[in-house]
Amino acid sequence: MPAVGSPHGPNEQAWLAAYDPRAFAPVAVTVDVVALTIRHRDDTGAKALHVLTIRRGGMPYAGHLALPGGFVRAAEDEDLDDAAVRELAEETGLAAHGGGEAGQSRGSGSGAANGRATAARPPIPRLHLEQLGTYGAPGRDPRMRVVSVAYLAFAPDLPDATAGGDAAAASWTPVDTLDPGELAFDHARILSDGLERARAKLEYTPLATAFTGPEFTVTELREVYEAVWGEPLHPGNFHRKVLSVPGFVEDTDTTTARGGARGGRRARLYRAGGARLLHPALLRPSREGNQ
Amino acid sequence: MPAVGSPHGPNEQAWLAAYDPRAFAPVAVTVDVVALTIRHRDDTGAKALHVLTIRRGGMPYAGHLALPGGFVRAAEDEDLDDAAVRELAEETGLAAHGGGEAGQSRGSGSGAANGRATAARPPIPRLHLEQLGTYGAPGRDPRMRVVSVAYLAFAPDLPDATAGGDAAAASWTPVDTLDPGELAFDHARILSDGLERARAKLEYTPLATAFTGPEFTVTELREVYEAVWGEPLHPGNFHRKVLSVPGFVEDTDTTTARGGARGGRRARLYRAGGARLLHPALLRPSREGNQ
DNA sequence: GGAATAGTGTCTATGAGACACTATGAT
DNA sequence: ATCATAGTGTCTCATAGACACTATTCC
Repeated sequence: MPAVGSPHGPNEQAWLAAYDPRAFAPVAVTVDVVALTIRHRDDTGAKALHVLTIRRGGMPYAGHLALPGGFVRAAEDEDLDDAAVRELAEETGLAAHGGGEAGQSRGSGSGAANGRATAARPPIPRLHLEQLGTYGAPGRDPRMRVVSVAYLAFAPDLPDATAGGDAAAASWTPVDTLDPGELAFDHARILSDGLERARAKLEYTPLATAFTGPEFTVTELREVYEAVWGEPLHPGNFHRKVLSVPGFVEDTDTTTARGGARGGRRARLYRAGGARLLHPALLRPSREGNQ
Repeated sequence: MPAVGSPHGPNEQAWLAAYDPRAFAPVAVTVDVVALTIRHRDDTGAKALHVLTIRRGGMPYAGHLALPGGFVRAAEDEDLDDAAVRELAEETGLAAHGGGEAGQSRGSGSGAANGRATAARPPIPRLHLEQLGTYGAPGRDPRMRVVSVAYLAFAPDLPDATAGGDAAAASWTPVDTLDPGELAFDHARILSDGLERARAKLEYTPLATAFTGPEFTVTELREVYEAVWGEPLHPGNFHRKVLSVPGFVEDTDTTTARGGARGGRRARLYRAGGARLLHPALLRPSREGNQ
């Protein structure tokens, strides 16, 4: 962050009073989190993209699903990123150690920089978090004016969510079986924006590795792409492509302990490389013609 | 926007009171706008990317430059997008008709959809506006907790900005001669994020046409890219490339009235085509290696 | 005519994708 | 042996960029 001149002038009292509380209407600021992970479906067992949802108990939208979220603790000088991590930790029941986190701590930027906010740090290990957008249409919450800063989170397969202090039933829902009409407030729109962002980011960033363990096979990486994009990829071409992008993955010189359950060669293990941008990108198939 | 079930339950009074004002600390919500345009430099006359800035009169940061912005009029149920347009109109002195605007009116989404919010509509014709990100670090404004939703605006060459009601001196500043240290608050960071977003969006969207008039030559379009990316492009290859991307530009079957001032062929005129995404994209040169 | 600007032809290198093939391991 | 999974070879087509060239217009 660039240096900025001192904000303090000679007559401190004069400008400290410059914001007359009557000059603006205060609003409530919340964070909502679109938390995505890859896990096995409960029914078929196939790997699929899941989103963390909570079942609302109270009005409004009682009984509807919603994204985890809550008020920013402004009185405690909580940063927006920190609030997102806290909500996520509370909702998943994952170690609510109130640690600071999320990359470019101060700015709460748009996340375009992909600042590897992730790293390895409890409460939630290997979490990638980035700001998605802010939703503040009047009337989006019938109770009062609420401006919500939405976050997008990627995590490797997490344990089953257990309701935290909010006593709401949190669970992982496959995104492709989720009826948008079941979501409260404007959360269907937020989820839709989050999914599109996730799909796009897999193309030009190594973010797929945020969904895997620290070491992974090319096949596991492909399964991430297939789950997020929702379409099968050619294994052979994918393999060669991934290895050809500089800095995407790094060989560990080890292999899996055994081949597939029903036979098959052992797979080489890789870890995430140093690249923050994929060059050339892995473009989604489909969407041929212009849109 | 997907249909959402009715928020209203049987006992309306009960949940309308559910948000106890003591349960959260209200914060001030503002919008800041990174308004970009291409215009001729005052000194050399060359085309360059300019950003709209205001010179701050009062404390804090008196005398510093800042991005135009101000409070969201929450008491009047003003949407975030509307607030951005209003601030921009006020600051540029451009027809402060308080019109509603900005694409996906309600949602205030992240703008990734590139909803052609632009179109032709006063107050500011051919304006493209999208949300950039939200900046809410505690302490970013020394007076109080302020969460600022930043917007990115692209417009064709606008008239000289005249200070609006805020009595601040608004002016267009070339981005490459702007000292980041001169900017107030965290506006250097916001500007930097906005510039990166603009540069990236030129690659895969037809947004460059938002900087031109309704009809333009391929050379004018190239000058937009050169100004935003800050590097020269090969005229011949750029020409062929632009015409080869389906839906980018559309031939008007007319040409400029005359060739260049010192000779030269007349250029064919184009208008923006229907594509919202460029396929294949126009990738920036430079940045060879990864990272 | 000469210079400037618009626009095209052509060659090369690279990457994406189709498809067939080899390599290794579980049963 | 047979099947499943990992990984490679090779061909074709599309595209990016270098470079040279033609076309048109102003002076």
